[in-house]
Amino acid sequence: MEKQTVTIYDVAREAAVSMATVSRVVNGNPNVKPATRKKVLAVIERLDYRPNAVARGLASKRSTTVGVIIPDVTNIYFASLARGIDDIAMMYKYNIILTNSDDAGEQEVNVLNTLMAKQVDGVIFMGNHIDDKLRAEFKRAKAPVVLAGTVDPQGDTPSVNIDYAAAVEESVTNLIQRGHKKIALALGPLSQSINAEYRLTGYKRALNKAKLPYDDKLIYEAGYSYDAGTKLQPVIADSGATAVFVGDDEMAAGIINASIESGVSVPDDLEVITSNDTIVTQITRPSITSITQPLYDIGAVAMRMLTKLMNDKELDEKTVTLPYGIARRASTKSAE
Amino acid sequence: MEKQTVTIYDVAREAAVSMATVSRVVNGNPNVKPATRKKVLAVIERLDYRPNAVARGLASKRSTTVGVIIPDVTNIYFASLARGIDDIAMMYKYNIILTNSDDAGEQEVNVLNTLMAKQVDGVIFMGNHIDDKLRAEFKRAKAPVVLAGTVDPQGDTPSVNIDYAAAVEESVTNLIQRGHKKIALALGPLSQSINAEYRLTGYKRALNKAKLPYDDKLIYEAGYSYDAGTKLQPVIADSGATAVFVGDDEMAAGIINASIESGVSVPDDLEVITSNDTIVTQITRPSITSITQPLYDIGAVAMRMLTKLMNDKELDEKTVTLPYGIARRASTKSAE
DNA sequence: TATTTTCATGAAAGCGATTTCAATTGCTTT
DNA sequence: AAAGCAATTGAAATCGCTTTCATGAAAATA
Repeated sequence: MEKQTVTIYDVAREAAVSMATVSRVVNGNPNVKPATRKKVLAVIERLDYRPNAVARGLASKRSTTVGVIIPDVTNIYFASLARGIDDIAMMYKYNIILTNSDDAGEQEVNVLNTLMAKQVDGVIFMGNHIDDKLRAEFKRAKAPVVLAGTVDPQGDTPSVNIDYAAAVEESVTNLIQRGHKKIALALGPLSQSINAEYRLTGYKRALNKAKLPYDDKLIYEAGYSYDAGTKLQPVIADSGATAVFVGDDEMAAGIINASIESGVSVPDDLEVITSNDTIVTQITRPSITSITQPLYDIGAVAMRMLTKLMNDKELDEKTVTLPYGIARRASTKSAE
Repeated sequence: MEKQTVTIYDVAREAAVSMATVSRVVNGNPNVKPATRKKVLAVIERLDYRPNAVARGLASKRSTTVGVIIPDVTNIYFASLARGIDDIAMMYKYNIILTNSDDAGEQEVNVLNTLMAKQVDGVIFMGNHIDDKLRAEFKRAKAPVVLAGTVDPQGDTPSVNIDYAAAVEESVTNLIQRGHKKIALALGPLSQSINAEYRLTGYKRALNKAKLPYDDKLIYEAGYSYDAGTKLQPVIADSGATAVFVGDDEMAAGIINASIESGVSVPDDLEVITSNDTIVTQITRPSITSITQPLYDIGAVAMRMLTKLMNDKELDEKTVTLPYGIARRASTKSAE
């Protein structure tokens, strides 16, 4: 007992009009006499007709679907962007095909290709690193691509971000002003440009301005996880650093908990500032001072840009930089 | 300079074969002479032909896309399920259209309908409550639906869950065995059957077995959030409860932090057990004893079931119950 | 009233694949 | 060498909708 599907043809026949007319009323085309529209609408209602989006997509060459490439949905940072993306997409009647890439270059390219095969009207890409391969794929794709929370140092692709370098610079400068001389920097993989080219740059700029020496022994590369933080803590403690800027909230939580459990007081012996202002920063004790980012908005703005591109409109600015803030919590001392 | 798309027709012409043959080689149909296959493959390569999934979907009536309805991607619990779903989907060459429903009945119905319009081959639904309206929509949908981490007391729709009632019963029994007489229960909305019909039932069963009186003043209904927890804590403290079972990890974290800040020691004055074993349970101090659930697997198994249904196979069991565990951490005392 | 314009509508050609069915080809088997 | 079969292949219909173009009807202009 396969369920019978009602097609536009059935509606046309029942309403004694042509398919073209039915199509017009379904799509809100004004060139239909009110009486006709009403008649067609009644039949649609009666037959419970639902337009087939696939057929529509084939005929119109627009799928009203956008692809979203995300490293991992379970990562709260990216999930927050995804939420902003989906809300705006829904507002504009688009749906989201969401795929996890695990940040793996090869997978990212694959996924992008299957999305293009599905005829998505556009793509929002989130990831930690854009390499040449990917950049080339973006270029050959026939649908527009926008980066969300993702930096491309070459700036070829439209993107929405905060100024990571400035945020780190400001955070580290704060630490310096409170008298710290040895400030550690705990980041994710330096192969990712957000770390190597933005956060590190901000860090160096802060040191430079204060005429503090740069010591690469204070730069730590670890995973984006709680456990990575707990493992890293003794190393940081040994370095003699009295403050640390951390690139990931869970990592920061690990560092804090491990510090306290090993008798290192936070913030007295070690001040900690982290990057993403997730709920984690409020749950730890002490709570963690953090850069704040408008996560939802980064996604939302990226999606808005994409809708423009999908409608062949010009972008006001190709690279959007949203404002960041710094939420002071208990893992840092108050300014003097 | 619109990018020119290569169609199956172009390949057929260049390879001097029919579209049917090209279609066969693309789809791995064995009825093609090896030499022909090779020739076609070469042309495909040369022209960089990519089959149009929309056209394919229209012709074959299968979109190789499944819809996923999720309350909120930023909720780590559901996001974990989603990850399991996507991984298995990818394994079976399906893509995921992901939409947030905010647990709102009307929105859920809307979303389900747009998914059906997009001709998804199946749907995985996650939510906190299934009402009659939704149940009716599932029934009239022409694609199969599977519930993941979502209970339907009527059991009409295939689903994957743990035994929530048993898990709560076991947790509460543990508390009782350690001598607690007044055990609070902090849940999300009681309008949701997971709370009203499962967790509450488990709680009552534990009390019953121990011949402890049931007091509905010890049942608290709050939001699934950290702040809801901090607000709830003084109320629980006033009740005289010496232990609490909490339905959400962030809420539990809020209760714990607020307790400690108001001088209530955890676990000495208040033992806490929570439900979802997210990273939050490891970050708080004390860390939180929790029911453990195979979140990823719940999603993965649900997707596996869905693939069977989409291929008209019979399900071994319609209602799958995966095993849970209890991770003992510092918010409870050790057994005596 | 005759002539333009504007409106509403329908016919039919795609969109880019899959799939059925018939035709052809190439081997085997007598 | 003729007949029989299986393996390949192609022609053409179809999927359900959009969209162009032509046409007839109605309204506006002269």
